[in-house]
Amino acid sequence: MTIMSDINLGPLTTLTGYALRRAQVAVFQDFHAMMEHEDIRPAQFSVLEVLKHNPGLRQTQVSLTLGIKSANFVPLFDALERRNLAERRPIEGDRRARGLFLTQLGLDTLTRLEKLVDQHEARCETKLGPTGKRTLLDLLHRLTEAR
Amino acid sequence: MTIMSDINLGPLTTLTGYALRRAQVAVFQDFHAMMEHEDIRPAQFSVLEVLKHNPGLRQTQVSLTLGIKSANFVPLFDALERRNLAERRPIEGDRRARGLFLTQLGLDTLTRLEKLVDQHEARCETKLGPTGKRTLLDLLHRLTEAR
DNA sequence: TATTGTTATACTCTATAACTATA
DNA sequence: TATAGTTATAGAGTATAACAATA
Repeated sequence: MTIMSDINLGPLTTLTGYALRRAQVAVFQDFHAMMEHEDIRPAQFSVLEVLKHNPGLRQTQVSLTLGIKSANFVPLFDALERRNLAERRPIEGDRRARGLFLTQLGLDTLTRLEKLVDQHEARCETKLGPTGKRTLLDLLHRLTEAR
Repeated sequence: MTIMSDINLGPLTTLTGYALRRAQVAVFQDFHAMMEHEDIRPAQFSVLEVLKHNPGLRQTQVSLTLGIKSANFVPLFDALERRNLAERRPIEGDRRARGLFLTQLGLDTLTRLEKLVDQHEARCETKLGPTGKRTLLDLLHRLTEAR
């Protein structure tokens, strides 16, 4: 039980990157707590969602979209395939590439995951207030977009 | 040269955690590019700032404040000490604990780093607009604070 | 020659358990 | 018994280079 000490953070208090990191860690901890017994990580969830909404994409397209290096995407997707949540299928006309799809189990699982994520997201919205989340997303997009 | 494809991100488009992660990565990349030839990482910078504003803190206090596990703090601080940027000193009255301080070189270095960080932060502010940054910090704090 | 996917590998970050020396 | 710091270690996450198969 530590007394809340008045430690001076100096310029960190107004440093965008520092605030971003702390908030991201906090939000991801909540996500992780929610997904723990489903054993799904944020990156895996994002891949499943992309495949649900864009079945048949190539690995390069998915990994580029999500900012995952193709070399790192391979073991990530291998794990999903091993669990029979998603699969690689041959593509007509290009025997180098593979199309990525959810399996039926993957789709069913994702439906269950989305309910959990909705609860997780609701907790964020509670903290941010009704208009706060919209504002936050807008500001974050400005930081993410190149230029 | 890839054509910008219209890939559907589904619920990720309004997922706070996803937007947070992408923004944090973008901001940290800019920080890293700025600090590359100084060879200082975000966590190291934050430790140096805390020591500058709170000389003599114990390791536990610093690591707890910054959300770094004490076991991971040791090699982090070892590196700073090896480079003669900071040092551990004995504490009167408790021979288990050590007080942490910047060296003169550490203080001089930090002064130089702060100028770089100011430029980095200015780029963030440009993207966020004058009131945007203040709003963003407020919203991020709401996510970070427990409750 | 260029592209898709892959392997191997290394480095950072983070997490846990167990230890020491002191209190 | 509890605390401050430390060690060892394992697991993620991320980065680069090089390769095979195919275009």
